[in-house]
Amino acid sequence: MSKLIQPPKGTRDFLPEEMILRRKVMETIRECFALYGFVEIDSPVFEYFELLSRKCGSEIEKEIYVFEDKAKRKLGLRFEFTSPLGRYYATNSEKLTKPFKRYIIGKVYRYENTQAGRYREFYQADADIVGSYSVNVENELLDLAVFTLERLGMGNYEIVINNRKILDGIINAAGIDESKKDAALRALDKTAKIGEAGVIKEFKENGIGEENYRSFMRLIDLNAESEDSKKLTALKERICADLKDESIKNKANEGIEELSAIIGNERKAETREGSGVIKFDPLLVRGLGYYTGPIFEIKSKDVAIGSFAAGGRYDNLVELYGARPEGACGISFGVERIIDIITERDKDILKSFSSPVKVYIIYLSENEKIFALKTAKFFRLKGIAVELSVSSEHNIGKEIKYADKKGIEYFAVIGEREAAEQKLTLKNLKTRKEMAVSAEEAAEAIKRN
RNA sequence: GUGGAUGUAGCUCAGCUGGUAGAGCCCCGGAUUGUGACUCCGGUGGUCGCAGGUUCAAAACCUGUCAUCCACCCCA
Repeated sequence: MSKLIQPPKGTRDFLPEEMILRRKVMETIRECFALYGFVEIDSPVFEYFELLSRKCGSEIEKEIYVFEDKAKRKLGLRFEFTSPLGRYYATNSEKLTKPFKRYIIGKVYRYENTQAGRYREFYQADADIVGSYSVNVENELLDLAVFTLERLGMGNYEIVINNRKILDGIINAAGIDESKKDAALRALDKTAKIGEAGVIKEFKENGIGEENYRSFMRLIDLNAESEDSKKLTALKERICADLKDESIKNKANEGIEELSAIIGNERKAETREGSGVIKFDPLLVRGLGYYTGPIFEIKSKDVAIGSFAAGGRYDNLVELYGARPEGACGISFGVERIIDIITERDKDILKSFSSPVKVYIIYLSENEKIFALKTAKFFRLKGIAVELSVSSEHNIGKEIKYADKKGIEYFAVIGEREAAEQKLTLKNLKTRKEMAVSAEEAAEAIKRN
């Protein structure tokens, strides 16, 4: 295919049949968000570059699409919804009722190399609550996540949680310098991928000793068989023993309390159906620079595509944009990945959707045209989607093929005979049966089906 | 940004050690002028991703480039 008729790298065209699934997924997410009391907002696709790049971390900053407008303003396309939310909240703070629960579904942009499940233009669906420091927010968001994923039919997945406050505590207890924290966390996050030796190597490259790694791992070496609540208790005892700095110790304990509350809530709530299980993972880090408390990621166990939803607490981020400091926490669903997982799990799903058009109407000569137009309008007023033939050939054979190919179930013919009796020949293309009925009767038959 | 694989018709792919392209499906027309899924007949469609180079001759070999996929990096 020549370059000019290909969509730009990392972007895609969607066929009508693909759009049915995409719309369904997004509508389901929208409904679930609304059922949990979130209200929809919108904000610009581009913002000032400086605003987007604030506190997002250098890796992400490289991925921002930057451009200048004609007045030389430096702008960037949003790469997620959290910093735009900070700006939005600061701008509209006085008009918003707090805690502010909002959702947004829209396109975001990242200049990065493409791969399966990784695009340069993609949809995210974001639910956030600004204005509360309570761990109830995390519980509500995770409950919302499970509810939504069940409705979407996501199969088996796993929710992994950790807490930045705990990580900070362990880092400190392991004797890792504050300035090297980020490098250490990044390496530790990769443990499952690169193994112990790999992490130690990265530690050394960043001037962190192997003994620091060993003590970090000793601290989180928890009985794999025990329940998460017991792991957290054990971790708490160790941190209390090892941490000398009171404020760091308090923070870490706070983090442990928060996770205990989240896990305790999960065990009490009966909304969890078992396919989605919350698991504590002390090695979960998450890249974005603004997280301050609990963090979480959701991964499919059926399809290897990375995490398809993630989020966490980012207290006081809104302060960066000039609002009063507020607690805030949010979750983001990767719509493309969710769709990829659904289609991977059910490869024929696109074929299973029936056409939104219920009846295809043709007339056989110009004499019946007005009657056909009136009939079409009649159906439409009844809420039945109709496609009226635009062909001037009036060839029944061709038209049936067309309607059948488009998956339209009913085919209505209006010819001389029908017009004379003010009726139509209604044919069910699946059962191949046809009958002569009035428009009224036809509408009833279609609605009944 | 780094490394690897791939790129031939709308789709899935074949094309040998270089001799200027083929199948199946799809699409279109007809057999069948008020009735589609099967069948039969016929037909459209490709500067072989793009640009250079080597050669009498390149889809094939070389270089560059673009895109897709995979692995890093990072992430939804």
